[in-house]
Amino acid sequence: MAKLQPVRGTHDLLSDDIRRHQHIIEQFRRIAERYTYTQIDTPIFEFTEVFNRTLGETTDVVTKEMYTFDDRSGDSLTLRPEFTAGIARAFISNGLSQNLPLKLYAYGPMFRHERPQKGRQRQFHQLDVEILGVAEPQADIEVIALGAQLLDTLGLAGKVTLELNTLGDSESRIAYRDVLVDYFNDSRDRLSEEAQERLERNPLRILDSKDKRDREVVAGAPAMSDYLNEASADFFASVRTGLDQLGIAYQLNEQLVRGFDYYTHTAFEFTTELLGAQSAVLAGGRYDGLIGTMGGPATPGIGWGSGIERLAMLIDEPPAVDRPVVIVPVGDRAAKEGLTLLQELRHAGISADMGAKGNVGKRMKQANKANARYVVLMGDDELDAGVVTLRDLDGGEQQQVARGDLMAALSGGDAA
RNA sequence: GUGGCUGUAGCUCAGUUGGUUAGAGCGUCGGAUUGUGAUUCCGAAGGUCGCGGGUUCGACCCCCGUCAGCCACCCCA
Repeated sequence: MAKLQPVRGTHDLLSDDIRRHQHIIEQFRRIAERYTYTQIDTPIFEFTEVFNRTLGETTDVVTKEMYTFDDRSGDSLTLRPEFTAGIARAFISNGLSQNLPLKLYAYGPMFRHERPQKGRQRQFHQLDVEILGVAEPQADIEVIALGAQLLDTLGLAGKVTLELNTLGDSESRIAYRDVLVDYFNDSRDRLSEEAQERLERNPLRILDSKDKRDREVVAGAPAMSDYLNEASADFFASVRTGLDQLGIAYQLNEQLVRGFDYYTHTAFEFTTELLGAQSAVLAGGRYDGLIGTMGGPATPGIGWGSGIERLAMLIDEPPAVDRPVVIVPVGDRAAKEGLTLLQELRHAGISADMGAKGNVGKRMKQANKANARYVVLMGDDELDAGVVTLRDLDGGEQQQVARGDLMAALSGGDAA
């Protein structure tokens, strides 16, 4: 390590980047609150058990991507690679089953030890939404509608496509799985090595393989939709009807499979073509069995996660920030008075600053660099006359304003 | 974990077949201008050429290793 550099796959968030992130989080919070979700925050690390039991022992995230370490007490801990397992754990730990249904939102950093690439880092940030305790398709519809509105608000409506599928309930899934395994076994030698391995552990994942050989075999595979039992088929039909009713467009994708084992029924992904190989921008699904398998009371759940970095890359321009008023004092008397004025402006809700040193020329330069809209110039002349000089940096014109009228001039219409 | 491409100033990049003291633009700082910015002019600072080793009289340049970035595979948000 020659220079002091950040850990691989981590990133400092500076100026434009952090503003994009904050903007996304603000919009997310606003919309989630409007849908009457309440915020939850869980620790960024959990006992390793929480993740490797729930995500599926054989998923790649668990087997090779988790930041797992023993702490000083000898407990095996893991930096969270996703939100849902931690929230489910919190649900059980806090006995939240007394308060169903629960509608929760959260955001924060996630950690996965992957090879960095476009739209993928080792520490990244996610938005997350969960509904616990609603078995009806209305929850699926709502959660997707929330995601759609968020993407729309961020200006991404034309850049993403909603893909939708159902994995059915566990009965349907097992039935389908058996048929699928039989089918793949018949064509085993035509599958890629990875797919052949997956056949043992997680055959559904073969459906979304990108390997050309696999794709050919998958093209002739039996379809999930033919193996749904009546309840699962009805459930999915209700979800679709609801989305249609709300005018939310989607594409059915029978090859859409979720990465973690806990998913059932509805699976969805908002995808984009603009981020290279990382197409999923907001993705989730239903996980009715999760909390039960973790040892909690059987509780249905559905939710999604969305990568803030990926959203940030799709946003055109970071939102504008308030342009400050900059005070430029001339002389010690004015500098002292400027301190008071600065406080008045800030207390009045106006973004304001005053440099600590430099002559007028330098201070003007700094004001310009700070993207100030107005400069308040004050020296002995102004102090004696009880006025300030207000200069508009865009137009270049300036005027004398009575000190008592300054606040009104800046916050009111005539100056701004 | 695998593969491809790339590492030269704060940023974007030049740098001849291996040959003195590594350059430019932007940015930064200072001055022209101690009460007026963004335009203009003058000047300055800023580099272990990612790091380590090797070849050579001599390496930014060639070779090996390593670290990092980007992209793809895998996987996923």
